[in-house]
Amino acid sequence: MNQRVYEAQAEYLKALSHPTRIRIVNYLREGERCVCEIFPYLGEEQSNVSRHLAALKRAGILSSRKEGVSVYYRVQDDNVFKILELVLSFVKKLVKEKMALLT
Amino acid sequence: MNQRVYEAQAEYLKALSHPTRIRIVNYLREGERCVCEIFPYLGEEQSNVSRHLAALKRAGILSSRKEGVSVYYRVQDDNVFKILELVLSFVKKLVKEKMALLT
DNA sequence: TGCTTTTATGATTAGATGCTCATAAAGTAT
DNA sequence: ATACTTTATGAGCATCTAATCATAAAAGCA
Repeated sequence: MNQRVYEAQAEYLKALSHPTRIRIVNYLREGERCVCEIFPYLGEEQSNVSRHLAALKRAGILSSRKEGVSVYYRVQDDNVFKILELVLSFVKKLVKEKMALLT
Repeated sequence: MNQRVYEAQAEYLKALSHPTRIRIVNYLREGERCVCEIFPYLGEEQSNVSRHLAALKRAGILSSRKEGVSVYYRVQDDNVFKILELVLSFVKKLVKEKMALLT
């Protein structure tokens, strides 16, 4: 496979690899939300959240639409949920294995 | 969901989010390989590859066994292949969409 | 028009990451 | 014991990332 493909995969994964950005994607599971809803939910600074949203959009994970002064973000492709679920199951498995080592 | 879970997911994704590390995982698809096979295949410096392997092992994605002076690495959990396939299909879709915009 | 709300972005800073070179550590062979 | 092979790691460095504060830009409201 091509080096460009690996780079594109890495970029996508990088965009997802931050707790706040994962929380954003999960929050948008039920539908679009404007920034003014997202950042209080996360309990993070508005400017910080805006940058995280921009990163997810740049990667193609989110898209946005403007309505008046508000900007609504939504998940662009449902693949991301499958990916996060697989990662979640892996992480849970790791925890179980660590627990097992303690017994 | 718990903040710790998001952090664990992020760590896992971070470990995967580098072209060289993705190439390593793909290379190990067919079975274990020692470092002395992996780094020439990648065309990267031995010390560099060793660090990437350590990162993947730390995340629980790879495991290793020592045989004489050699260290053999292998993929610890097949979930990683599913994840990379989903990411690949997403990336391919993005490219198609970009192509479509040019016509 | 002037004020307020909503979002994005410039500047700064602290810390993390990735690469390279050199070398250490461990095992094997002569 | 010495030399060689294989892997890991310390040091140094350049670059990237994330967070914060301040502020700009755009839209709506009084």
